[in-house]
Amino acid sequence: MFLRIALLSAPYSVLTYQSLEEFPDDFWKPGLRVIVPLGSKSWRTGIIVGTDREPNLDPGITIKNVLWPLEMQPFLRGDLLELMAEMARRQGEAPGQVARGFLPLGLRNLSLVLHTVEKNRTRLVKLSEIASANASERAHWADELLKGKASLVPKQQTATDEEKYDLACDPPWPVRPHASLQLEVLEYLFNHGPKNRRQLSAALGSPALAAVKKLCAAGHLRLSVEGDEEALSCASHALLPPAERPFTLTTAQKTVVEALSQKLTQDLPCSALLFGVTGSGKTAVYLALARLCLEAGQSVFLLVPEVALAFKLLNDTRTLSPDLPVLFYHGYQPAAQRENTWRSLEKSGPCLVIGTRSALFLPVARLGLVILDEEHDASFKQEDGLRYHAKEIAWFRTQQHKALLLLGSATPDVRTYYAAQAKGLPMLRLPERISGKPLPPIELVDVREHRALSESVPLLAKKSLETLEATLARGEQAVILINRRGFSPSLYCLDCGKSEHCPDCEIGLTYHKARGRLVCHYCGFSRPFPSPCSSCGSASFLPLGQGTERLTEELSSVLGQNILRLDRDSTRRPGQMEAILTAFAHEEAQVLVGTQMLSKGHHFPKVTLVIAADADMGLNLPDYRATERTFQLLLQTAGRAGRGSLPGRVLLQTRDMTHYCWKYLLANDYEGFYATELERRRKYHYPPFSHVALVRLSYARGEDKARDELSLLAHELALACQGLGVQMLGPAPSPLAMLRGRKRFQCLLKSQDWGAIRAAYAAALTRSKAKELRASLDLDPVNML
DNA sequence: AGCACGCCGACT
DNA sequence: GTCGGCGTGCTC
Repeated sequence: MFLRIALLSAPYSVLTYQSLEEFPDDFWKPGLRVIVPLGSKSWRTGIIVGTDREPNLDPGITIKNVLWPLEMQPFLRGDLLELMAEMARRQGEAPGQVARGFLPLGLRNLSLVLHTVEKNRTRLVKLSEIASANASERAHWADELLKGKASLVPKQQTATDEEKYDLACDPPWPVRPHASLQLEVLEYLFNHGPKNRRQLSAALGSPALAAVKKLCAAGHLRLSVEGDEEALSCASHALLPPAERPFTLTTAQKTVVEALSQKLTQDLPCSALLFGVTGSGKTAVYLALARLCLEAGQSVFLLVPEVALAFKLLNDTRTLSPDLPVLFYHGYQPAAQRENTWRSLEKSGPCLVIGTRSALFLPVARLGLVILDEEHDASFKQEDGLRYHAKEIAWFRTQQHKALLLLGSATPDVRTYYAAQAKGLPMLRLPERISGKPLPPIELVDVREHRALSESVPLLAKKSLETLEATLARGEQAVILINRRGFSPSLYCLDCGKSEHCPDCEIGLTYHKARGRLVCHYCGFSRPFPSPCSSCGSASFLPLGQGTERLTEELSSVLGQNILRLDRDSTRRPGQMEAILTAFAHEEAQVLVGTQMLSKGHHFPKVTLVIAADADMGLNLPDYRATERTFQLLLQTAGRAGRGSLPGRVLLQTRDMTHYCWKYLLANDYEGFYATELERRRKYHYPPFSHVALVRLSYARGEDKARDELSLLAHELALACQGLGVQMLGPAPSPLAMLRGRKRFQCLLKSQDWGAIRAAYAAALTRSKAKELRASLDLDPVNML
């Protein structure tokens, strides 16, 4: 037997090995994980992707034997193997590379111990012993395994790789100001999240480990313990008021559930859009459908775009439907925990998986339904490592299992709504809020006309500040949305007029006052501040512009009360986000300032005012979806006001009163917006009327020969595009022309056909012999920067 | 990712 | 002449 095996670590290629004669031929099935030798002295884990009677390669190559199987039954079933192969085809990557992207670490590792009984005692056989054993020993072990008298057990991982160091306190750090190594460790962890010893040592050098030890002893760092993040988050979510009242469906909800349950029972793959305004009770519909599906013996995925929403959904589910068999899964869980979930599914029956996009790869039994809530959200696309969009994976899996794909949103992706309008995607509506009350009125505030009331809060127009004060005087709560964290996004030197920039990104540094640092929001570079101007040495600066930190500070002093702040900086440590939301829900503060983290899912009955301080901000990004994004974000945010018994009000501060987006927002008119946006897309030939991809090209600053490689590759790409009927724009410098010390360029490709885009890229790539140039293809980019 | 192979500079 | 630097390219 010759086995085609996809390696799960570098070089990720598919290589041919010979099966072991100790096991019967039909034992070696696709999906089985095995250990194989590679090169002169190393081993790899691989997955069998195919079997052949005859080898199909150069006679010059001597085919090696598999070392040993990792399990007795194939770990990946046919549906996941198919998914792996299809993703590999689409991305032009090796299947092993794809599997690496979705399998938890423990399942890709060389970790194996053979448990066997010898002289009435359990004997543990290590991998190295299997490798050096003689033929009769190996035959004996294989025989025992096949008879079920011995077993293969994954080796326990050493804790050191899994245990990560995390901050135990917020900046400013309580260490001696000259303990530079300790400060470096703290800054690094703050910017990059929890890291293990190996990662810290690689990033900061091995002397940093001594500093880590000191910081641990002082209690400023701690080791994150398996699963405690989850326990914490769930516990504090439980303190928040439950999202909805007892579980009885309204008439509208019942109608939707009935219509969809028909689709569930038919033995055909199908999909549908649930178009329901915020607060219309989509969660109750999802859970009712999940229950129906589970009762029919089928599994369900109920997925949301972000981890924080997944926690909330888990908590709501446990409150509303405590009896459903729920599995919780997201990519920020510790690898060991994710591995457990994967392994538990081998034996488990149908279940409801609540989680984020990475959960879609779980090998659930008999899939019946996949729900993507907030389907328009860009976070459903995975950008780093394995690239995929949850929607395409969900589509593929529901097709495989003849299951139902349900996309839910209050502000559907223009393409999804187009599919419903023009391509026959069934659409169901929940046009009213459960409370029966209309959405709060949305008003525009012209910031040029209503100048700031005082210098003390320059961000808020007179009208906004007055409305805020009146709201607070009535004892109600308010939420202020501002899409910039930190104190001020730029800092101008008063003497030479220059602003401070990141050395690696050519991007303005943001001042973070509490941390006493200037920070690059793109690469994480930071340096202490106050410090002299980097071009003239002066010490006087003017902070320009507003971030969450500055607004919180100014509001606090003007209003004379505590203001809560929710952004990536204040929620860096586990549990902090929940703590802030709980404090706000318990009315420990009347005002919550935050970034778009605030826009979704949260239910605060006492909030009657929402102010979007810089509603325009997203409109002018160089992205064909900029307006759609802004519309979705603001309508979503508006849904945070007036959820309780008191009427709400929404203020959008803008500089451009004439933008077409506002008209539809004020009227809460998604369909009107959709119609206008669709015509714009048609005119400029953007999706849904074409497929768009971005070829990203970059080279390290100073690598000047790469400029020639770039023009050569671009030339090849243009030729290939011409031949395949793909429209190409560029190459042009990317909107962020320099990032992490690399010069960046991009080509925009438009075509009717994904295949043509992939082919053009692949052709250009094989023709170019570029060395310094880095190229990648981003199909359907969610972020054009 | 490892690891071998290979082609140039400083040592016995 | 030999040890060892790390650039290049292969691993069934």
